[in-house]
Amino acid sequence: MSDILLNVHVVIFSLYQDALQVLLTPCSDPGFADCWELPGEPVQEDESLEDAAGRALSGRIDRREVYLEQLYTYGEPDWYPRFRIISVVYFALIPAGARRLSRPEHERWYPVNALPHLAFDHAGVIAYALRRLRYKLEYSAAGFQLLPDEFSLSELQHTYEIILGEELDKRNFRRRILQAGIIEDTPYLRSGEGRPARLYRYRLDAVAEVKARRLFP
Amino acid sequence: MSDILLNVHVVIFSLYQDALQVLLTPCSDPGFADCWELPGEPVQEDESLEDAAGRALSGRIDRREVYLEQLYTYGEPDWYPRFRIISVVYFALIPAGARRLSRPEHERWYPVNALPHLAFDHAGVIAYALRRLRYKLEYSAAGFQLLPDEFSLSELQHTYEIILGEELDKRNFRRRILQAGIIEDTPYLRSGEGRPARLYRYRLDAVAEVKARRLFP
DNA sequence: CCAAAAGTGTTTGCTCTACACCCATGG
DNA sequence: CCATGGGTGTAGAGCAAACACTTTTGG
Repeated sequence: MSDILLNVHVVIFSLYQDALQVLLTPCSDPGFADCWELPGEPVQEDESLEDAAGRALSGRIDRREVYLEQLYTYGEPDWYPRFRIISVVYFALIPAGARRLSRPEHERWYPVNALPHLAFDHAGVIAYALRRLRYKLEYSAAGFQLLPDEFSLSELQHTYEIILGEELDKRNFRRRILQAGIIEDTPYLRSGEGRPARLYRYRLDAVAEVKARRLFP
Repeated sequence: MSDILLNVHVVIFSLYQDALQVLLTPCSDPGFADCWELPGEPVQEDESLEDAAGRALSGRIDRREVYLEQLYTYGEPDWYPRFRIISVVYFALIPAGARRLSRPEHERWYPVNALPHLAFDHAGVIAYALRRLRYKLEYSAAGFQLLPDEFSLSELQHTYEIILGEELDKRNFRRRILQAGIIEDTPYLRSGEGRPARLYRYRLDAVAEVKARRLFP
């Protein structure tokens, strides 16, 4: 036990420039020069795992605006060379506009389909997080976690299209999202080019996960 | 780190006497007399988490016949009194007929709807594992993991009904399970009372999870 | 008045659901 | 031959998919 290190790592997703991006930091391990890795922190003796994940976010992002969910715990003895490390991995969705970097000299956002060389098995971890995110979108409405508090339906649809990697029908998308009852309209409009768009917000009283059609309803 | 204990615990499900049951062991913590807890093991320095979970099963069950999946990692500082324990929890489905107990004097199977007093938050863990199991049944076909290698469709349906806690239509159930393509028939029949039943088995080449209707197909 | 993006309904096909009777065997 | 559980099809309803034009604003 005493020689097992316990870490958390966080896959931090954000939308930026029409792409889903992940925050990476240069790998500190000397065996992985010119590699990148997921932000992580050792777990302190008196903090919860989620707090440790919050620390990995903090300085980078205001933790309160962030959706955070545990992804998986990796603990193969050979996952890291030289050390036995257990890593509890979380994934985070941070809303567009909250992308503040306190250490821009080190860290970088990378689009998920153009990742640099990654240390350890972090490429596999990101791939799994992405699979889970896509899956979440399909049976819930997690997409707005990547948008500001208020957003138009077109922005939400665009978010879904970026993450799922496919085009969606506008009318069907709107009907379904509204029928699910997870967002509500606001009195506000966003002006830009063309006709202004009505803004919507997440309904705090909505259940988090909308069950899609089940195999045995 | 050095004062954080790393354990695995396993929620071991099995079908027995028309009920879904969980294997429990008397709580060893002196602060929880007359309580029960989930079987667990400390993680050794050179073994994977899954191997540790396998150790928690072994002696109890032949590990190879067991479906094992990571559930969640619990690590609140106050989850256990006096110690800081991180617990990686797995859940296991063991096929009917493989319920061998090597330590019957200590351990017991309890139906999930008649659990004894449980130590720590293990009642919450079991409830979560049960939710996940039900959910798995709804969008995949995990039910046969609780049955022997070969089973009749009625037995499979019965399994689903026990776990989901509701009755299912026989014809619709059969049609859907067969259409999903995850099981195949065998030349064998099981004789009993009434007309003999055709036996089926899990198709090894089938994908593990059958996606149900998605929100955005 | 033109460009740009927002917003809006209907028809068609498919899938899910509900439902009742005959079949094969053992005793 | 009777009791017991195994096995089978169809009609109707509800849901999802495909699809094109009108509306509102800014320049």
